[in-house]
Amino acid sequence: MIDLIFPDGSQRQFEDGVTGRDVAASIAKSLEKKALLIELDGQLLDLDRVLPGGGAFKILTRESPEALETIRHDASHIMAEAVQELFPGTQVTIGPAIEDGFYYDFARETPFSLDDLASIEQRMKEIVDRDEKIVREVWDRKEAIAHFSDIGEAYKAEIITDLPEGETITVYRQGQWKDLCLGPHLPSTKHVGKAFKLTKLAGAYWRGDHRNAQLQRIYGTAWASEADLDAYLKRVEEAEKRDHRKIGRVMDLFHLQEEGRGMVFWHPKGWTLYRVVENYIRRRLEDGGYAEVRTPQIMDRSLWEASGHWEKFGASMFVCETDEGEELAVKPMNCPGHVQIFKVGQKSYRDLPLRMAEFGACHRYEPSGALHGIMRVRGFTQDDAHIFCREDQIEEETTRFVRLLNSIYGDFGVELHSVKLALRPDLRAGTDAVWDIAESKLDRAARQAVNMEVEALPGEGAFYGPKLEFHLRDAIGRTWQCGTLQLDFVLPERLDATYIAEDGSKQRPVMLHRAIAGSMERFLGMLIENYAGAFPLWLAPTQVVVTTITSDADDYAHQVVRELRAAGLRVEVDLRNEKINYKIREHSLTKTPVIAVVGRREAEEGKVALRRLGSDGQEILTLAQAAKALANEALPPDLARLSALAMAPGETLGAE
RNA sequence: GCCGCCUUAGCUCAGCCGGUAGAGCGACGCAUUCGUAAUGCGUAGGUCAGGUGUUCGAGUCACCUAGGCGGCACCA
Repeated sequence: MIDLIFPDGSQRQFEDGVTGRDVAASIAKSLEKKALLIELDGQLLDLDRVLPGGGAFKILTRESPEALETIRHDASHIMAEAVQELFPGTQVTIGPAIEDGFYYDFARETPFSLDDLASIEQRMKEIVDRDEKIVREVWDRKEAIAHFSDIGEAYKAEIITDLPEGETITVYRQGQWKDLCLGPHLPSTKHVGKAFKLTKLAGAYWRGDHRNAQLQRIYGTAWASEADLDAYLKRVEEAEKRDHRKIGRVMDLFHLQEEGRGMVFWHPKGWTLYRVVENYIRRRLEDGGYAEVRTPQIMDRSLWEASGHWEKFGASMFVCETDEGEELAVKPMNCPGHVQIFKVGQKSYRDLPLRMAEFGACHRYEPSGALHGIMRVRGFTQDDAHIFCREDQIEEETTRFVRLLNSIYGDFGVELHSVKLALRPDLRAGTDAVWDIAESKLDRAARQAVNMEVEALPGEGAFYGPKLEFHLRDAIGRTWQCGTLQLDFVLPERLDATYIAEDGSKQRPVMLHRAIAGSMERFLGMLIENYAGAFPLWLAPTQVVVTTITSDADDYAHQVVRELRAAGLRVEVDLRNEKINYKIREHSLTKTPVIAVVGRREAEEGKVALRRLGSDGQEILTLAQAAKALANEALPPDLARLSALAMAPGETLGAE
C-alpha cells in the first residue's frame, strides 16, 4: 500500500501498482479525462506510469502551469515525428522544451528551408489528430544501442553509449515513431493541442561544440490554448517595437554602417544620452572612492606579451605594424595600462585598496556573426576599474561593489535579471586552495549584497580567477551580461605589481576587474529598450520642445527657451508653420518627455502649457514655475538625493 | 566563423507565370497662421546591395561577393 497526500492536505491509501490515472479516476471520471500528468513529491510522471511510491500527489491538467513544459516537450517530439515522415533519412538528436517553446536538432544533408516549416507544421497537426498513444518503455542498454544504430540513428546511439552504466534507458513510443527520452509525456498526441507554431530555423552544433557537426535546429512555440499563443505572438510583436536599433533610428541617436562594422556612429542626441549616463556613473565612482585615469589606446606588443593577452587574446586584437617595424596593438582591455600606473613610484599597504577607474575605449575583433546592434560591437567603452587590494580586502571590496552596482541599476530603472558566478576552468593559474578561497569569497559577498540566488557556472571562469556576472534582460527576453567582477591573481604577478607591506616586505596585490555598465554601448542599448525610448527626464536627450501655435508667439517662444536653458534644461524649439496637432504628434513619436506649447494666450500671461509624453492633459504654469519644477525633476537621481539632503530651500543644482 | 533568411526612393513597404519601377510617410516649393497625436496642392528622389551568368528580354531565375536579420559558437 502507498500513501498519497493531496494538495488539500487529505491523505488516502492506494494499492501497490496503482497508476496516476487510477487515482484520478477514483476521484472523478471528469478528472481522469482532463488529467495529463501527475506530480509526485515535486517530480512529474506519466499519467499511466505505476506510482513508484507514496508522497505529495497532484494531478496536472492543461490549466496547470507545470504541464506547459511537457506540452512543449511533446510538441518537439511531434515535430520530430513529422520531420522524419516528411524527410526520410533525417536523424534526430535532442529536442527539449525551452522558455516559451521548444526546439529539435536534426541531422540532414540538405538544409531545411523556411517553406518546409509550413508543411512540417501541417503534418504535426495531423499527428495530433491521429491521437497516437504515447507509451513509456524501459529498454536494455545494449539492445537500445543496437536498435538505434541499426535504424541509422547514430546520435541517439551515442547518447545512450555516454549514459552512465546502470541508468534506466527509457524509450517513448508514439504510433510508429519512437524516441529515446527521459520523459515524462502526455498520454497521447491529441493532448498537445494545436496552439503551436514553428518560428525559426537555425544552425546549432552537436553538443554545443563548434568542432562538432552542425545540426539544423527548428524552433517552435507551444501553449496550452490558442489565446495564450496569440498573446505570446502579440508580446513578441510589441517587444520588436522596443528594439534599440529601430528606436535609435527614429530618435536619431546613432547609426551603424558597413565601413565600420561593429562601431557606433553616435549622433548628437545619442551622444547627449551617452554623456549623461557617463557623467552620472563618473560621479558615483568618485563618490565610491575611485580615481579616474586615462591610458593609451595603442601599446607595444611587448606589453601585451608580458600581460599574456598576446597569447590568450591575440586572435581578438587589432594589431598594426609601423614603417619602423614596431608591432602595436589596440587595447582590448584596460587592465595592463592600469597596472602601469600602479607601478609608477612605490605603493604602500596604506594605499590599498586603490581603486582606479577609466572609461576605456576598447576594440576587439569579434566574429562577424556575434555583432548585434550596439549591444555587441567591436569598438566599445567600458566603465572599467581595477581595485588593487590585499587578499583580506577582497570580500569587503566585492560587497561594496555589488551594492554600488545595485544602486546604480536602480537609479536607471533597470532590474537585475540574474547573478552568476563563473567557477574555475580546467586550465587555470593558481592553487586549488586559492581558488577555494576566491570562489567562496565572491559567492558570499555577492549573496550578502543582493537578495538573489547566485547561479554557479562550473568551468566558465577566466584562467586567472573566478568571475561574477550581472545580467540584464532586453526587450525580447534575451539576457545580456553588463556588470562583472573578476578576481585576478595572475596579472599583478605577470606585470610585477607590488606594494610594501607593514613589515616592510614586498607583496603582490590582488586585482579586482570590475564594470557596472560593462560596455557603455550595450548598457545604453538596454536602457533604450527598457524605456522604449521614453526616458525619464534626467536621461532624455531633448527634455523639452517649445513649440508655437501661431507665429505670433515666436518671440515669446525664444524667451521660454532661454529661460529653460538657463535653468539647465536641454531644450529645442519648433517654430515651423505647421498645425499644433502635427507638431505634437511628431514630438510625441520621437519620445520628447515634455512639450511646452505657447500661443498668444501664454505669451500675454507669461505662462507655458506643458504636455507630458503619454498623457493628453496639460499643465499651465508661469514660466518661472515651469523652469524650476522641470529643472528639479531633471536632476539625476544622485544629485536629487544630495539636494534633498541639503534641504536648502530654493536652491537647485544645475542639471546636466 | 557556421546554418537559414533577407537586401527595391531618406524611412516603411508593394511589385503576379521573366516583358523594362510603384505607394504612403519624409524632403523641397507654394498656399495656409491654425489651441494639444497627420492642412492642401505641386516638385524632385531609384545602377532594384555589387558582380557574373541563363534568356530576344532579369527587380523577378542560377551562381559568386558584401552587408543586415534570427539562431549556434564566441563574448562586455
